[in-house]
Amino acid sequence: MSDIAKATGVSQSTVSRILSDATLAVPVAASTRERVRAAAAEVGFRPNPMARALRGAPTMLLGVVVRDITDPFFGEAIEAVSLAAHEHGYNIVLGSAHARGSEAVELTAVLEARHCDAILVLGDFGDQAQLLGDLESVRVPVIALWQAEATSPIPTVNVDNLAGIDSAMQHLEDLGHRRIGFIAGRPFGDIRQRQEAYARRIRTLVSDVPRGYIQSVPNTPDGGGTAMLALLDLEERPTAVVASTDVLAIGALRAALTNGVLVPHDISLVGFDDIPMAACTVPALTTVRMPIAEIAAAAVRYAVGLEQRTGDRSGAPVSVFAPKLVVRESTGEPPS
Amino acid sequence: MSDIAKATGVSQSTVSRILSDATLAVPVAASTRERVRAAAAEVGFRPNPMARALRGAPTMLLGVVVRDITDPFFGEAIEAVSLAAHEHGYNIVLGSAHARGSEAVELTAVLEARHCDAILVLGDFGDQAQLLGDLESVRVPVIALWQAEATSPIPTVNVDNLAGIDSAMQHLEDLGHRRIGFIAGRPFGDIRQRQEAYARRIRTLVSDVPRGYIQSVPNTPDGGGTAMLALLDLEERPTAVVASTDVLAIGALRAALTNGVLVPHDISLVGFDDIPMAACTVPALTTVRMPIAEIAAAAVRYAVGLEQRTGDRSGAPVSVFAPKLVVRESTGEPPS
DNA sequence: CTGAAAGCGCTAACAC
DNA sequence: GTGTTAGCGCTTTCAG
Repeated sequence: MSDIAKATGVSQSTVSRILSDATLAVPVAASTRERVRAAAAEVGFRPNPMARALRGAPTMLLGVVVRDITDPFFGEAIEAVSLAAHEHGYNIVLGSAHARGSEAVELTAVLEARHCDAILVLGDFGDQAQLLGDLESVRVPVIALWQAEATSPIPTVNVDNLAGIDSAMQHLEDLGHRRIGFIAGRPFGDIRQRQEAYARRIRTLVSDVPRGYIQSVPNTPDGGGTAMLALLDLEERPTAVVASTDVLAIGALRAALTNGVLVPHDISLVGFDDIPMAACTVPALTTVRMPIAEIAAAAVRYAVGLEQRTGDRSGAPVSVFAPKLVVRESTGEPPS
Repeated sequence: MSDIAKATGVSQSTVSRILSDATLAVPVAASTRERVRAAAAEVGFRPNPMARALRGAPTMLLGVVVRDITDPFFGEAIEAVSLAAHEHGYNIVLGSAHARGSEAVELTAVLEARHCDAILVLGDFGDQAQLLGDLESVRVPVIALWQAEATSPIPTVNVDNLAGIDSAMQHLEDLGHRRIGFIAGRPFGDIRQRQEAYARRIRTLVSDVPRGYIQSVPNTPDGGGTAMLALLDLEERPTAVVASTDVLAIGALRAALTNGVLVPHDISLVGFDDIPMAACTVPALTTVRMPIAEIAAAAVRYAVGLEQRTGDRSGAPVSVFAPKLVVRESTGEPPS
C-alpha cells in the first residue's frame, strides 16, 4: 500500500481512504482517486484482512462448529449456511467437533481467537456441557442451529420438531396405524424433542407408551438396524415405526428388508431430515423435510445483525420453522 | 498483553517471549515465567492471531476448497482433512465452490487474502479452468486431493483410479462376467481416469467397447438411475455395471430394483468411494474403498511441509494411494 | 481535499 | 535474563 502511495505521489492515508471506500465520509478528488485506483489495480493490490482486523474492522468470517460433519444432514446444512453467509459477504471457518469434549472446547478457543464475527453452532451438543458453557463466555455472538436444549441461553433457530413428528404420526394414523414404534438417537436436543413429541402423541392413541416401543440407539445406520430388530422382536410388534433421523431410518429399513420384513407391506417407516439418500432407498423413504435454506438464512441474518447491536445477548430468542412431511413409498396401510 | 506486563512489572517483550514459547531461544528466569504465566491465566489471556499473522507468523489455517460439500464422499474427506490438520495444530477455512466458476475464483481470492498457510483443493475442478489458473498464481502452496488432471501443475495426492477400476473389473471377470457396462459422471478428472481404466480393461475382453456401454450422466443418484435404465434397454444388455461413484451406483441400484431387475441376480453392480450409505443399501454395495484418512494425512503433511521450503512448487509431485475392493452383496455370477 | 502521525497486539533484533 | 525499540499493513484522528 505504501508502494502505491509512493508510485502515485500521494500519502498512504489517502490511498487507504480511497481503497477502503471511506470516500463517503471524507471526500477525495476524483482525479486522485482514479490515479490511485489504477495504480492499485496494476500492482494487484489486495488489502490484508489481518491488518484490517487488527484495527477493529469485522473479519467477515463466520465460525461454524458442527457436531459431526460426516452426517449427511450436516453436509447439506453447511452448504446452506455457506451459501447464506456468502450472500452477506461472509466466509466460513469450519470446525468439526468430532463429538469429543476436549476438542470442542479447544475449538471455541480457536474460533474466538480467530476473531470470527460470530459463531454458528450446528447440531446438538447437549452432551458437551463444556462447549455450551464456553460459548457463553465468548465475546462474539453465538447462534445455534438445530439445537434444541431449552435450557440454553443461546439464540436458536430450529425446526419445529413437535410439528414434524405430529405430521408423521398423523400420516400414519390416517393410514390406520395404531401401534407405532419410535427409534431415538441421543437422548438430548432435537432428538429428545422428537421423542417427547412422539410420546405425547402416542398417549392419545394408547394409555401409555408400550414397553419397548421407544428404542434408543446411536445415531448411525447400524443403530437404526439394531433398533428395528428389537422392534420387530416385540410381542406386540408395531405396524409402523418413526425414526428420529433418516440415518436411523435407512439402517432400520435395511434391517427389516434383510430379515424378510417388507416395507411398507409388513411395517411402515417414516424418517426425519430428508437427506438426499432418503429418496434413493427402495422403497423410498417417507420423511419429514426441514426448510434448511431458510433456517440457515435466518441464522446468518441474525448472526450478522447481532454484530451491529453488540452485546445484546439477553433475549436468547428462538426462531422456529415448520417442517413438511414428504410422503414417498415407505408408508402404507397396516397389515391386516 | 501490556496489561499483564504492567501487572507483573516485567516488560511486554518478556511477556511475549514467555507466552509464545520462544523461551527455548532466549532463556527466561523460571520465577518470572511463573509469575507471568499466572497473571496471564488470571486475565484469561488469549494471543491475537491477527497480530501474530501480521508479524509474519503462520496463521495455522488451511484453506479448503471443495467442489460440492453435499457430496457425501466429500463430507468424509473434509472430516479426514480436518482431523489431519488438527494433528498439526491447524484449522480449516472452508470454501464450497458450488461448482460455479465465478464463485470459485472469488473464493481463492478470499482464501489467499485470509493468509491461509496453504490451500487444499478437494475434488476435480476440471471444468473450471479459471480456478486452476488462479490457483497457480497464488502465493501459498496449493495441493490438490482427488484431482486427476494430468495437465495440472499442482502437487496432487490421489487414489490410484486405474488400480481401483481394475480390481472391480477383475472381481467381475472372476465371477464370470464379460459384458460389463460403465456409468460415468463428469468427463474429466477422477471420473475420466476411471472411465479410461474401464475402457482399457474392457478391450482385453472384447474387441472394442460395445455401443452404449459407457453412459455419461451427472454425478447424482438420478443420473445413475438414468444411466442404468439406458444400460438395461441395450440390445445386448450388460450382466454387470461399474459405476464411477457410489452416488451413481446407488441411483442405478434403485432404478434397477424399481424396474424389477434383481441385483445381483439379474445384474451385478460395483460402486466407487465406499461412502457410508454403500453398506446400507439392499443389497449392500460392492465398491472400491479409498484410504481417505491416509490421503488426507499425506496432503496435510505435504501442505505443512511445503511451508518450510517456500516457493518449491516446481516438481508438482503426485502421491498415489492404492484403493481396496470391498465385496458386499451387489455382485454375483451372471444370469445363465 | 490531503498529509502526518498514532496506534491495533504482537514479535524480533538489538542493547544492557 | 530482561528491557528498548522498531515495525507488520492498515485505519483514523487531527492538522494543515
